Amino acid sequence: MATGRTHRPATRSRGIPEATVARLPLYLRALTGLSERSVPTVSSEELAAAAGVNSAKLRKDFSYLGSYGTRGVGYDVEYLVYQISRELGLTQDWPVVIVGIGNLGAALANYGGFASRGFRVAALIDADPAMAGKPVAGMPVQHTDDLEKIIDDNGVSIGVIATPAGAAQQVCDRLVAAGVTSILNFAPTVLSVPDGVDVRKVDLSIELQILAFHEQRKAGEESAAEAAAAQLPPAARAAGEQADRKGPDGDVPAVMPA
Amino acid sequence: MATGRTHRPATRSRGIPEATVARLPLYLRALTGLSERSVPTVSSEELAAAAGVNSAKLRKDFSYLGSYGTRGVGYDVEYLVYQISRELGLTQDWPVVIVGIGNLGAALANYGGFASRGFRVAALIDADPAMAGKPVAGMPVQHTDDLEKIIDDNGVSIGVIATPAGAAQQVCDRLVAAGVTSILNFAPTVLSVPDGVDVRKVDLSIELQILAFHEQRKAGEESAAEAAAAQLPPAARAAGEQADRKGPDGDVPAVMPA
DNA sequence: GTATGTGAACTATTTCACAGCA
DNA sequence: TGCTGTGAAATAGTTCACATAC
Repeated sequence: MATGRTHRPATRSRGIPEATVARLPLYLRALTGLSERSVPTVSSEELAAAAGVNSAKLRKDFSYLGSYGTRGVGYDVEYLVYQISRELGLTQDWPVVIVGIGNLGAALANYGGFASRGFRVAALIDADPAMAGKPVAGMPVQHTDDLEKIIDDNGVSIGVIATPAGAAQQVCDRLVAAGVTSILNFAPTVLSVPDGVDVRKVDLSIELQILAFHEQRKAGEESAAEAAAAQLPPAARAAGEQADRKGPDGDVPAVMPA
Repeated sequence: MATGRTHRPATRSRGIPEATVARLPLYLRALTGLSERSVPTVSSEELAAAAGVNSAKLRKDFSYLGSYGTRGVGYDVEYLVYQISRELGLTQDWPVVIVGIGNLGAALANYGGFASRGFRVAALIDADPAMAGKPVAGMPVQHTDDLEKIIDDNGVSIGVIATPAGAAQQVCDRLVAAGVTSILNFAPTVLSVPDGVDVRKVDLSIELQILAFHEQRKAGEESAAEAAAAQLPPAARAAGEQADRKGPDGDVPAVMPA
């Protein structure tokens, strides 16, 4: 548990909201596109459209970084690219390791979006001895035994976990012990880490489940009565066993085999 | 804005907060683990720990679904699994198509987390004729030409886009035209869709960039003076052209090759 | 006694709308 | 005139703390 870390008032204007930070990469991507097309300046309206947000939000976000625009004109594309890159820490090179070179790990290793944004894949690590030495994305897979040495030799502070869920915590512990302080976790499990270590998670099936929720609701709007019927009457809950209750569609739960 | 939705307003329980919806899959995953270990009941405290949230939030979240716990006891695991599954729409089967069978698409096709949560990969689709017929995850890849027919034949309403960025909007348009109303987008681009179509995006490099931001801040805490210096003095901004200003580190932007 | 369920307080985020500046 | 930058208002989300029910 993170103790009483309520919020950080900090001394200086160190407070870029988390929601804003999460959008900076979006702006950066949009700006990079404009830059490649040699567009010199862009208005908040145009950039917002390219990034998929509204312009008020974008302007507010930028206001946390400073006043980088020109009233009546807009923003200088190159200048903004640089400012946002700097704010995100992308003007320096971040060596990362990817642990777990299965389908997903290999896909990540091959993913161009990392290298193009200041991230350098320093090593690919897998626990399977059969993988050791095999080239993936033009780079030999290394064995987990050498994890600590690899982290240390390369000064890695960011680790990507793409192992099965069962191995993730153990890998995480070793990464942290070796000095990694930021982890991107693709394994469908909750990682516990000491204070000062950041974890972000990407769970592919969670995103689909959120879509399913909304999809269901869309369908339910056509026949709202059915959805209402699906709500079990409160009285029923008080009765006997609940687990084997029939579903509203006339079928058993039947979810989650593994 | 859900006006005064205090409790279940009979007709439509319209109004589970988005933030709550996004956590339901987390609870479901934790509960599934408990269910497999045959744990009969769980307290909000225990379940919250397993899901990586705090218990007050969990109880509040559940309160939007209904009163599914027992005071002084906790929650019946199987019952909750069922209720959350139903709420998420996972008691029905969702056929999905994956478009773009590169490294990532193949990884997604092989990802067990989909199948185990009520999602069925109905088809793998790729634009490369050389891929057509090749088996991936035990299933032959089909050509984009047949996209509309595949969607229609399988009643697909959820599509996963794992194509390069350049192809994503076109694929998206065809999916939507064919009847897909929910899209999970892995391509690093903003998709525009008509009203009524949901898009969720997963951008692998964005997550890393957010980590880099925090990582940089950690490093900066050790030498806060440097970070402060990096912020251009406000006076300087008022001066002439900005684009060609030297970076604070004494160098030009030089980010984003591609 | 114990743990849920929930108003109320608090914090974060988004949106509005317009003053201020190029 | 046109577009940024930003207080203020509105909305969303989180946490508190305790009445309530088992």
